[in-house]
Amino acid sequence: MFQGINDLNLDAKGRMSLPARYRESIQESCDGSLVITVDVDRCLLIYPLPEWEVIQQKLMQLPSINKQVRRLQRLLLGHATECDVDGNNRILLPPPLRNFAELKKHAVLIGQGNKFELWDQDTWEKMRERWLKEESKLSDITGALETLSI
Amino acid sequence: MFQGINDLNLDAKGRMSLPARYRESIQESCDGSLVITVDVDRCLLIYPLPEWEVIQQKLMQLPSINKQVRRLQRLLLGHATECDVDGNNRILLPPPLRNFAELKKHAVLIGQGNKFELWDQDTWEKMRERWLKEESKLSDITGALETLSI
DNA sequence: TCAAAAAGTGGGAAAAAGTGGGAAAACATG
DNA sequence: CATGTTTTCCCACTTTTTCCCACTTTTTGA
Repeated sequence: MFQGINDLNLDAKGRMSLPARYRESIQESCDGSLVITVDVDRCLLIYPLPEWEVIQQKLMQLPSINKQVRRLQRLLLGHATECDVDGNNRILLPPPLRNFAELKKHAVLIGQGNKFELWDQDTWEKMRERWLKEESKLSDITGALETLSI
Repeated sequence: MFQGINDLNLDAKGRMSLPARYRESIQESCDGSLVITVDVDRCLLIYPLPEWEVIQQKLMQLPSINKQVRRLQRLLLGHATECDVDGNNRILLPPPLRNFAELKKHAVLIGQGNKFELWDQDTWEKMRERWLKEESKLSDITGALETLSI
């Protein structure tokens, strides 16, 4: 279970040091084997390998003749890259993924339960502002959220 | 099982170096025998020979009296070309296929489970932008996707 | 407040991957 | 059959990646 927000830096080679607080749980959930893929909101998703394999199975069982399925497979499967944690507790972000999320030096890593999300810092802050505005405009909650108490 | 994205270059002779990370699994799944054909979205599909044979069987069993079937058979069967991996881990893309996908120097190879897709880089980036827009417009997912949790 | 430990960062050297090109073989053409 | 062209195969060079070491900064706890 990952949660929390972390500011962190990518170095010149595109490496990123994982926050020490997650080290143990990453070690035990996947022995340092992570899978990184993309999200439609232009951030990266980082899964422990076993978690990813569940999603991968689901994706591959869908009928690839369907346009929408095909699109999702191209985005998620198509970008999914295994990245191992190195001896210094860092992972190297592959250039195509780094470019996709427009990651520069300053990034934000947020825990999201079974996975992490990694955002470029500027993008993250802009998006967060936008979400806050939109929430305050919505007078009422609909659908799946109706019964949520926080 | 292929997944992940790779930026790569075709040389002047139309050869393409396969990413080292796939070398072993290509070796064991088909001993370097690949079959390349075309996709309706103007990219190329690259199958390990045994995988292709399954697809080929399915295609040939469909009723060719049906227009849509006939069209698919002409495209897929009609363009399928066997290409072997050479001693330097490269494959030579036949000119007709290269032209079909409008492949220039910069290309993108993505893993799609049982096969790869090969795109011209510009085409890939344009298409991906379009898919992202469409995904974010969908307020709700329909059909087989509604139970997918990622 | 200071020292020790842990975390984070930078960079260099060895290994691997990728690239270009030339010679030999195969093929086609007159 | 001879000649010119294309294709295949292999060698050698360049670039990238990986792995590891060492330094700096931050955190911890006495």
